[in-house]
Amino acid sequence: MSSLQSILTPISSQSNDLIEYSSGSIPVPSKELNLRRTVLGGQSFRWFEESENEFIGIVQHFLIRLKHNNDDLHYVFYTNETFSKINEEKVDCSKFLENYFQFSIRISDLIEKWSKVDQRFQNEQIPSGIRLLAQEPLENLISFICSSNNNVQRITKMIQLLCQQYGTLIGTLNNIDYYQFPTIEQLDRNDLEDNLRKLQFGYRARYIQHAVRYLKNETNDSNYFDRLKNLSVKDARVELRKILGIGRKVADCILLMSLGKQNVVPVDTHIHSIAVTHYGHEKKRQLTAGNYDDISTFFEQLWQPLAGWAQAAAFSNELRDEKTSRTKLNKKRRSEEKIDRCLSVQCKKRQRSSK
DNA sequence: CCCTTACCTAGGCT
DNA sequence: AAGCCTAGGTAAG
Repeated sequence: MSSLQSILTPISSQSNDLIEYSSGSIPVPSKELNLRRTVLGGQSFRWFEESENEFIGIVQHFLIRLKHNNDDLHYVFYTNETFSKINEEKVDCSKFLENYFQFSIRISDLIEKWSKVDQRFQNEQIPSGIRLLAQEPLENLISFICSSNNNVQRITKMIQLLCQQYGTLIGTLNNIDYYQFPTIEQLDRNDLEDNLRKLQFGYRARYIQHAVRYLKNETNDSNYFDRLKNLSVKDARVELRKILGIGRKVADCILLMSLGKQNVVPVDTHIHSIAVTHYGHEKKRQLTAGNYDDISTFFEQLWQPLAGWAQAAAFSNELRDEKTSRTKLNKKRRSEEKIDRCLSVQCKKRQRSSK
């Protein structure tokens, strides 16, 4: 029995063909990783806190459980038999996490640099350990189309529904089904928009349908996202903004979080207000294009060359914690019932059409 | 360029 | 209790 088995809570049930793929631990000093804020802070919407300080998330075809204590990041990877048969070569899960969390970048070095030019990084006014995750571009793009006029909780729910509806099942753990993020092909359906509207995506349903169509056509020639990675930030941003529903801010999030442009500073309402209250920017009623550019450029130059990492830390500090009230839980339940009805209708439809 | 307005939805507040 | 506001914005005029 490995040591992490005793550290992570035992699994009550496994079913389907879910298998434990790999487990181990990586030495990570606590200053280098604030796991909760990194995975739940609104970068990715695929992580959940399953118990105190224990997190479970889906990355590509892996279900990953993580716990960080005593300067060690303990992990267990799960996947299904189908995947492990298809890919004979064993994935090095430590390397996988090192890549996902970008551990080659040392936050303490960054904070030392930022502190010299920015007082707010001294005295821990901005917390240490917020890392930028290296995410999958498609998932990142769709997720941030969903983020407009929205909150982390609802975005998480929407992405979960999207994966349930269109993604491939990885397996079941503790009676919960986990799905991969769908591929373009899985999303490319005529009724995508209608269906997403039923799932309460609102006006974002149209944007997603459009984005899928666009990417389907774009990726025919070569790999669209790889092409963007090799463009300059400016050019890649222009490309991304051709997609309906992707404006400057969402484009910048994608550039930063999944296309490796780590000096980009997305300016949202929080960063905007930080710029006004702490860095002497003029207060404007709303974020205009010119204003956005001023603020973004200001921070890029102040925090370079990894300004996006500083932004992630500063942003995380502004997000307020969730409170759970009774009314909130009731509303949540009603909403879930509504979605359940919708799902069961679709389930019946599928059964009929498969006969 | 800047400014408005509409857009879906859920949760919190009054 | 119904109505307003906001939540990591964007498009269209």
